[in-house]
Amino acid sequence: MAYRRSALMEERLADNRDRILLAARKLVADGGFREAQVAAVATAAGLSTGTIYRYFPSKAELFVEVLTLAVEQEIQILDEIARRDAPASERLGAAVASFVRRALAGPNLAYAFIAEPVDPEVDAARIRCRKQFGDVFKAILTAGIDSGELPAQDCDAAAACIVGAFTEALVGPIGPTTRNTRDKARLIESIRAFCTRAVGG
Amino acid sequence: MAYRRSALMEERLADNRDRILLAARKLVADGGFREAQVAAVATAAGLSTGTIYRYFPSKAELFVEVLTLAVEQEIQILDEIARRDAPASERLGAAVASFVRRALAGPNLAYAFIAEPVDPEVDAARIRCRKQFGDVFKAILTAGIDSGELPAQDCDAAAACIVGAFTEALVGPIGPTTRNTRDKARLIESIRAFCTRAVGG
DNA sequence: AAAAAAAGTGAACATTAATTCACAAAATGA
DNA sequence: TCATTTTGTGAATTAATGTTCACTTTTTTT
Repeated sequence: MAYRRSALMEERLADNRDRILLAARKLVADGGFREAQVAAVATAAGLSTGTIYRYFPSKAELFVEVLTLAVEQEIQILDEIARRDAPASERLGAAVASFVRRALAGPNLAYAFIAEPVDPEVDAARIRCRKQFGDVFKAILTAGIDSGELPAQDCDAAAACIVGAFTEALVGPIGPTTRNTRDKARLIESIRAFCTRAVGG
Repeated sequence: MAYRRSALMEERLADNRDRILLAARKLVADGGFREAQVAAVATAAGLSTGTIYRYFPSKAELFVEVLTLAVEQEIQILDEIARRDAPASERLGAAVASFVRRALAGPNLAYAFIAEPVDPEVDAARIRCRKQFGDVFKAILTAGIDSGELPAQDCDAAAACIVGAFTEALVGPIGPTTRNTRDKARLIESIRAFCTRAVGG
């Protein structure tokens, strides 16, 4: 009496779900969240918009799953490296390089972790601003290298790393929850120490 | 014949413009771009939505100016530090600490530089994901410190810095423009070197 | 004080995109 | 094959916001 899904049907459903996730992932990787409307995902997956909602309760939950899956995969790779039998700094370098290599390799979700928000115009301004910050640090670095105080290094990359490091440390680890003065001072010192060590000072 | 604005009027207009910019800035600082609708800015500035458009051609241009002003101010401070007469690594540390200190101090635009996009739900997932990456690096760090290979340090902060550093370096400096293999390899190596030096390896 | 110009208003409009839903197509069991 | 259930559809609905504009108020000039 009751309707039972055949194995074939079951498979097709799972297939559709995978196709939706894959299409969504590709759209974000290619054009960022802004390009990833539900209708676009549907088209890319060869389905109709309504069908998306048979598989996911909302756009938000769909993309939460997209992110989660991508990260799980990434974490698995990094974890493997972290468990190797080698000096800590070597494993750390290998993990970083591994991530960056894959991100540079091709269509990737790097954007999703950085995020491009709001308006393209405003976003462009945001990028310019970060670049400006980077330029300040780059200037210090080149001067330090010229004078022989700092070891030779890729100043563009280092400057970007510095900006990324302290901004992430500001909103990343525990977020911008209010901290007491003691904690704040410690955090400032930690970040400062990290950045100066990083440039070989 | 022609209408001439009195000095008082001129001043009031400039005042309104400033109030709009200030209100917009505060809204972004407090609640991110998501909270900063034109209507909200108008209310916060004590004006009507229509009036906003007498001062700014569009929401985007308003916020571009908000960002630009905030950054100009910040850059000025950093530049002053960068020009000091001191070792490069000291100036670098001072500049980083200066930025972070101000960002932690109170209502700030730190978010605007990191950006919170799309949905709160998806954004929450994004934060969790970055945290996960951080945890991998944190694990390596704590192990390295335990074994005496790495110097003692704030592992939470360092892990966040590492994640921030390589993500920023990926999309920050020149953006994700396609690079040739040689450049990619160099970038990977630069980032790897930066991160390993930073943890004292 | 009256006329002219500018500034301010906020409801109405336009746009964009997520979500729904009445219906069509396909699958299942009898 | 027929009745039933599930799945698929995409146009219509909803919701949130940026933007406009006919109108009011204020300011300036004569």
